[in-house]
This record gives sequence, structure tokens and C-alpha cells, in this order.
Amino acid sequence: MEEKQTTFKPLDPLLHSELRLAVMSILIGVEEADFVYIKAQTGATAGNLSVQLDKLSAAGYIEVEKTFKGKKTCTICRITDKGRTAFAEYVETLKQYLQIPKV
Amino acid sequence: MEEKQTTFKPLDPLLHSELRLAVMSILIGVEEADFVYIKAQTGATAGNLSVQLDKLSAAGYIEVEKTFKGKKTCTICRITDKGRTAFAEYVETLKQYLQIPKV
DNA sequence: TAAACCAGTTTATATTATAAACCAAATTAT
DNA sequence: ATAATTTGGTTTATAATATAAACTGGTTTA
Repeated sequence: MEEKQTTFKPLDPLLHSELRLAVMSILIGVEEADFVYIKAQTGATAGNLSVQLDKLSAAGYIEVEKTFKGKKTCTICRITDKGRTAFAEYVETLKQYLQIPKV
Repeated sequence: MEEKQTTFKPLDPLLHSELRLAVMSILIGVEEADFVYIKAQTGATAGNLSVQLDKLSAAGYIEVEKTFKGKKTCTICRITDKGRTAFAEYVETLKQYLQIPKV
């Protein structure tokens, strides 16, 4: 009978990206983080990070606030509820691929 | 002092691909699987699957054997030790991004 | 023996990731 | 004071990647 029918659930393409996933991973564990900090933690170039933050922001997964730290500009990022949910779903979906039990 | 320095380990780009990961996920749990089966399980188009199997094969992560099933051609795939190791490493690395504990 | 089908491969295209080049404001050096 | 350098980014060009469409060669069916 061979009843298997795995048919993997698709992986959210917005999260299935090394840098964006790293950003979300940072933001999920912290109240907020600024551009400079995220850049240091991920080792990304500024250009790449800027683009990926835009994408996460456009998707509503994070919110980006532009403020000042003294006289310098400062770009602060926070994960949103939508982002938190999407991340959790991504993790659950991925477990199917990684053969990690759901519970 | 702020000693965090996460610096995420890079994700093996060969495995960080939805279809290739699905293929590896199938092959890791089974002795062997043929093209038609993998195609059905993943829902991939034949062209896409063919390309991704080639890449996994070129990397030495799987081995591909061309045989016959009756008169029809049959492409059988097996994961290699190298592939098994790479998959395991990928999973461990990814856990850092997903905030899943190592043990 | 022509038409439809199966098991794939090759190639073209669309998307994506990434860094290089750029910019404005702030700081430091002369 | 002002020239040079650094900081905190954004915009744009390029390289890489994923993906499906188009194709091929053999096989079964009509």
C-alpha cells in the first residue's frame, strides 16, 4: 500500500534566507536591537543588511524605527507579532525536513 | 562588557535549499529511493529535481545509479556518508538560528 | 505506425542574495 | 577653519540560484 505521502510543506521564502533568519533569530530573543549591533552579530555588510531589513519590514515581520543616539542616526528594529508567528511556523515546518520531532 | 558575539556559523548553501533539503530528508530515512518516488514526495517538477540531484551528486552528498525497472529507465539515489555528515552538521548549525538547544 | 506517455535532461528565465558604489552627517587631524 | 576620515546607513549593479518550460529518446497503447 505504501501510504507515505510526505509532501513537504513549503518553507516561508522570507525566512528561508541565511541573513534574514539570523536577524529574526536575534530579534526574537531581545526587546530591540539596532542596525550596528545586528551588523556586528551577523557579520553582514551594511548594504546586504539594509536590503534584508527592508524585506522583513515590508513583510511586517519587523518594525524599524529611525532615531538618534546622541547626534548619530540609529536604526532600531523590533520583531512584530506577525514576525514571531511566522518564525514559529517556519521552525515547525523545518522540523519536518530536519527529522526533528514536533513536540 | 556585553560579551555575546553570536556570529552565526554559515549554513551549507548546498543544503539550505528547499528542494535539496527535502531530497536529503527523504534519503536519510531510507536505504534508497528512485527519481519517480522522490518527485512524487517532493512535488517537484522533473527538471528541477534533475538539476538538484545533479548538484547533490556533484557534491558527493548522494550517489545516483542508473538502472532499469523492466524496460523503463530508473534513477536510484542513495545518501553517502559525506551527505549524512553534512546533513547532521547543517541541522546542528541551524539549531543556533532556530534557538533550539543543542542537546 | 501514429499518438500518447514515461523518465528523465537541457536550457532559458525569473528571482534572490550580495557586495560595490555611493551619500550625508559627524568626528578628528592639521 | 577646513580637509580628511569615519560612521551609519541607502541605492544600484552583479553574480548566483532556483525553477519551469522546452526538449529527447525510448515505450506502451490505439
